[in-house]
Amino acid sequence: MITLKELAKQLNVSVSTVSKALHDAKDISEGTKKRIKEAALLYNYRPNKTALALKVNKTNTIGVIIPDILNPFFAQALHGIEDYATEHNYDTIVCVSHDQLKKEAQSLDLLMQGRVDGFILSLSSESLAQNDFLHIDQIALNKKGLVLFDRTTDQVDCDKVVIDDEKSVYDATQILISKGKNKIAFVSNIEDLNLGQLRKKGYEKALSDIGIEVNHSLSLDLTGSLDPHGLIKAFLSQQEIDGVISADNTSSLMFKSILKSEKPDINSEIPLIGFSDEKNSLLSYPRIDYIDQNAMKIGSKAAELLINRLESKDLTSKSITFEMPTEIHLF
Amino acid sequence: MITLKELAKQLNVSVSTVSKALHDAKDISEGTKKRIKEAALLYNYRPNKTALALKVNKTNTIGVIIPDILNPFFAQALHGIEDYATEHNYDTIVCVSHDQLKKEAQSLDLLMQGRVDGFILSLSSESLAQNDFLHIDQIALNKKGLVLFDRTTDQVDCDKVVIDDEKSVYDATQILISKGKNKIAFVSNIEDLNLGQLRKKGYEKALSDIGIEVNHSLSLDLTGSLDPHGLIKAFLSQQEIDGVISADNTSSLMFKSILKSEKPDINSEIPLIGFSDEKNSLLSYPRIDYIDQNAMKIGSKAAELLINRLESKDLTSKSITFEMPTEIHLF
DNA sequence: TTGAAAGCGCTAACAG
DNA sequence: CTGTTAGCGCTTTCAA
Repeated sequence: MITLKELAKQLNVSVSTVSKALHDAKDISEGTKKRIKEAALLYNYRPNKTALALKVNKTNTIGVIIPDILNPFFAQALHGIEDYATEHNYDTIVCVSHDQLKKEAQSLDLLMQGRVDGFILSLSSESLAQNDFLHIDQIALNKKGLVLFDRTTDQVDCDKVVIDDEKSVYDATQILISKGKNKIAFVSNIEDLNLGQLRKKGYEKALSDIGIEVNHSLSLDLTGSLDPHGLIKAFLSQQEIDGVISADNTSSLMFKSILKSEKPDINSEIPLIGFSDEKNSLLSYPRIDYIDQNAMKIGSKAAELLINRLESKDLTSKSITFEMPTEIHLF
Repeated sequence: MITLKELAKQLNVSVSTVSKALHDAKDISEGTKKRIKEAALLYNYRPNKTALALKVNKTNTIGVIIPDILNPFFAQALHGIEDYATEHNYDTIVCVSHDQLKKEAQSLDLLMQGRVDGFILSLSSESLAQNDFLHIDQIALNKKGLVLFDRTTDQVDCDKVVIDDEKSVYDATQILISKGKNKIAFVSNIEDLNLGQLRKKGYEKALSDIGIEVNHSLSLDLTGSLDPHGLIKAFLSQQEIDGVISADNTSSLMFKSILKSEKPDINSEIPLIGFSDEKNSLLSYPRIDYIDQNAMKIGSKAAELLINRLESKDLTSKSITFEMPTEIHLF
């Protein structure tokens, strides 16, 4: 990788002349500009990003910290972030917190040291559970940008991208009710998360609003279970249900698959609506009706908010919370 | 973020003294060392990584380019890379090629500019299809490390991490044969990839080795189809089968789900073995028998190979190809 | 035992 | 129109 200096020597001009020529400064003659540009092309010159970052105190890199990359939601969100960032000439450094407060703080610390201009992050369940966000405050203290998405908290003031978890599920539940269902089960693999609670609340609210009493034994919690299949089978043998709302992709697919096996006769009369996405809903046949959170759009929106702040150098004006609309897909 | 200079001023010593004290140089008195270290702690001083990178010409960052992050295999591999790298004090910059040669080359170019010490990459299907690896050669020219994994090519000489695709499927097919199956179907969603072909070959070889004639109408190719469900249904209505080998996670889940719906009576007598992983195999009930490629281990192995090279500064000694053993999990 | 100075690759203010 | 110079934050000779 040739440097400015070497290029300058080759051409018998000064380093600054080369730099300016390549930046199309108006005080360089067309002739030299042309000469320099051609040489740069020939030698395949690329400005060294590290040097640039040091010089202008801008890395053009955003740090992304997510709890779990194996979760399709986060993988998709990351995809959205990556796309938008690349498009706008930013790199993305990714760290995974494994839902641990400590790892989250470490990653933050690691990236803080002149590596990134700002952060996009979704909080670990541990930080959320312990209500501990001191490490997050570091970000503002160091004048870095911050956007939270999906797993957020009121305790931190910054731009956010969220969905209306409660309402999404409320609407989905209403759809089942409108089909005459009144023994609707609720399955969840994320009861430990705030948004898992919100989703459950949406389900319960939809029921009570219409005058159906909430039957808690129709709620099935798979969170952290080592034998989710067993739990679901036991549930099906004990409960009579005529519809299902699921809080996440995993429980949607599992529940549907077991339902098909255990109750093949009535399976087709038991509609299920769960959180999922285009690709995952296709993994089950007939494909699963789903609430799409638009994970990719959430990611790119988060990147957009962050990059806007960074480019306008306005890290302090009033925070925005963007609520991404969800879509219910029925087949 | 306080700098060395500022810290030095606070303490009324020179910048170099602070630097040396923090590095425990032997020529600084214990007293000043202590004083300086305490101050550094107090002010929460962190060396600026960008400056360091520029100074020592080492970024401690590896660039990862994968074709698709929504594919669980790559998400897991990335996970493995990320874990190992973080553990060894390296950051990871991720780019997604979307299986396009152009994006792959762009990302490479982007990261080359002093951002990373080396690359871990899995080739885009386009590069593979066009047999075009000129952009990859850039890496060696710029004296950066390179490890290829999963989607590799003989055309590039570097460390690699692969699995024996053909043998894995061969073994899985043999298992079905040993159960007395002789009308075994082969489903694939990755026929466009070299390794998809290898997997198919493993299936066919196992059959012919045992003296079963390969029936091409038992091979179902879903690659790129807009209506995979339709294809599978049509297939099931036309073919009589007594076992299934699947080349990837998506087709495993889809096929099994449709089989259960369309042929509920014989479903349980038709074993399926497909590529998958612990988590995904659980999405179907009964859980799917699967070939585990150990994606996470592949990722961490790739990171290990790269970091070893980087740390030993030995980019040129003979290339290693590591073959990760696969495991067949039956339930 | 400590400090001054050079230099990594680059930009930009200022001088010529 | 072109060049000189300083400096981003750091490490590392070399000198004091």
